[in-house]
Amino acid sequence: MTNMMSKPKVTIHDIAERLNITASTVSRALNDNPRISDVTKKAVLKAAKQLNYQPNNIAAALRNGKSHIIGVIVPTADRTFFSSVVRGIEEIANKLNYKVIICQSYDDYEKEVQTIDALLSARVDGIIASIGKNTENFKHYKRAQEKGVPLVLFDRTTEALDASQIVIDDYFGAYKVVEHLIQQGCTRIAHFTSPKKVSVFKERFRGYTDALRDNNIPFDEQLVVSSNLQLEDGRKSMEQLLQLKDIPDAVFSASDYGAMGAMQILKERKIKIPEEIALAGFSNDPFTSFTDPPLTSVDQLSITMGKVTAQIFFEHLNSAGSNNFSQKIVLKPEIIFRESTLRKQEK
Amino acid sequence: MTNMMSKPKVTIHDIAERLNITASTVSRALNDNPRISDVTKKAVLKAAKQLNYQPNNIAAALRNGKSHIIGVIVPTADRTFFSSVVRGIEEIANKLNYKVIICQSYDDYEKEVQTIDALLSARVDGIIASIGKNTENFKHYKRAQEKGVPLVLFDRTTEALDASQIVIDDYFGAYKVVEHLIQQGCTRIAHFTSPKKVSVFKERFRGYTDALRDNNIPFDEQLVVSSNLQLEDGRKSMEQLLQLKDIPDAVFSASDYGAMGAMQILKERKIKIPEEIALAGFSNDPFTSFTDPPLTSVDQLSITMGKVTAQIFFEHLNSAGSNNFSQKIVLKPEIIFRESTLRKQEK
DNA sequence: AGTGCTAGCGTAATCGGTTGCGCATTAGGG
DNA sequence: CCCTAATGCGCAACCGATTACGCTAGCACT
Repeated sequence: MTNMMSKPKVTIHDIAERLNITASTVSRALNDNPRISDVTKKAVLKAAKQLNYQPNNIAAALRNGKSHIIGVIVPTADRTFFSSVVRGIEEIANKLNYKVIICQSYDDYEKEVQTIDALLSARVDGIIASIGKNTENFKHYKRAQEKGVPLVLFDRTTEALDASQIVIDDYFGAYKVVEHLIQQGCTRIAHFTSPKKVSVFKERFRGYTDALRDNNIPFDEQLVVSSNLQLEDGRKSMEQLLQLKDIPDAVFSASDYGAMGAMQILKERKIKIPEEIALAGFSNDPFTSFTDPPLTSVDQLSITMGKVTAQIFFEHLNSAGSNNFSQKIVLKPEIIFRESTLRKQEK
Repeated sequence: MTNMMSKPKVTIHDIAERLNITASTVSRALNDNPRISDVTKKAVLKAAKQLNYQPNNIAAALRNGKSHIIGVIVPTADRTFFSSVVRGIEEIANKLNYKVIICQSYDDYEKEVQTIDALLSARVDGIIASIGKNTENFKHYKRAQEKGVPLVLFDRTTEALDASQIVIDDYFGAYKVVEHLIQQGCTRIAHFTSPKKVSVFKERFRGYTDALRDNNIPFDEQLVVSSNLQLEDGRKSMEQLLQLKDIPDAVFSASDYGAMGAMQILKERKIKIPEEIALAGFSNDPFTSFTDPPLTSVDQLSITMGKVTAQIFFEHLNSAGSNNFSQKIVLKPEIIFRESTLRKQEK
């Protein structure tokens, strides 16, 4: 119950006054400048502690133009994949004494533009972003780059920007899943995809078609259903497939939620998984291991992606000015085989 | 590629120079000060656009001591509950033109202390936190309060601090779940709890025992299993219960993961859920709706909690100085009834 | 003694806005 | 026509830390 409204506002000047030196000496002492004697340094540290001094990063940031804050933009933070990537980024950033501002675009273009603006005004030292689904114009990102703010993209990236990007090999993941389904004896494999222009879905689709082709399985347009890939979409898409004369014997969904929707329909119709229809998703969301049967999926190595992204980002940050070319890093995803696709007895 | 290293650094002085006015006028014009004529305001806005001016919040923050940034500390951002709360907070904060710095303590006391320090140095306008599991000393939070930085706690709170807190009624949630189990005909109801000193588990335990007592069901110590409540713990706890002479006919786990572990064991043993043993969890993690059978759980209204927390926080922020008492807000959780406990036919 | 170094610290400008105060100019009122 | 009151904007201090530059004292060396 002491008076909480006390705001001491202790500055380096207060420390200086108390020690009969100047603020510049205090500043140097606090920054461990070699030109300051150890005696003085210790006195400063001691006085700082006594006065309960709290450095003001804002003043420092204004002076040297570095805020030591980096902005991270994700479509949404409450999806496991993104929050795990953020976790990876934070881990690296914190080690380097940087703080992270997390912003969500909610896949809304306007919000994304505003966010970039807010980050630039906040004078972040750089931006790490995963582009919103509906974003097709990248001027706001370019504006940031023109102002000298490093930009690194992950997962949802674009070739329209000259920025380093870290993605997983969606093509590879999809190809391997479909190949696996074929090995399990499936021959009519459906695919849930998204009409969005986001490259990840195009890549997964390409992996799907290539795996079919390489295994001499004809591509059937009827087996490809396009939607927003949420749970409800998965349900509808599955129902649509079940109305075909010749129903599929496997479904590879480009999202776990889509696969989950399909699973619900199949179970309601008492269709056996994987015996009658095998099911695979993409992302390895935590829930996939808890479904019945557990869902085969593609793990995106989210934490690793976060760490790698942060590393690349700081490389750019530290080599600002020197010839620093954009690079594209592709991580190989890992297929998690679970019962929803295991027709043959293992071992 | 054009030269990316150009950093124009346009300031209000540049705008002022171009219009033959002073920086103060530009500043006022940009802030829509009534003492500036519309003609001048429009000219300033136009020039600002032409010069591609980007306001520097750091300078403004230094001058008026408000950074318009609030710090949020959570144990971990990749758990659905916390990331949803953060989402709620962000929604409100962004509307009020505040940005949010998210920090994770990883339930590590040292990290928590450092984080508070970093946030104070970053001169955040306030802090919203959920306390780490291992934190038993709250000096760091008190330090923040003493410096006049508003503090609001949610979910993992403490009475040791004079701060507003937003929690859910764990007692109520647990009581209602157990009551529901009894209504479904269960008479030997087991409980998974945690030995941690976190109050939420104690409250859930209290709700459990009270519901039993109020329904004249004897409390049996053997039916209470204490663990860390993760998936593996749930499995072990369930196995332990199944070795009793008189096995339970229901399990109420204080966490969803614990319940999921139990479900796995029951399914492996071909024990029917809910007919032989009913199962309920706590938190309503997204996966609970995808299990088979879907798991009854207690929804913690995470997004609501985030919004309410933010509202309370901003109330404190805006009434800084005036007599502003700490309040404790208790949200009623919502029981989500699913098939894992529904023995009787509904309708 | 004179010269050159270096260690150790001070001076003052600077980062980019913000704002209390003050000064003109014009409008309005008597 | 004089006086008061707005209106519109400039002046300059200020927020707190950083840093280029410079000054002084002390020591070594010739």
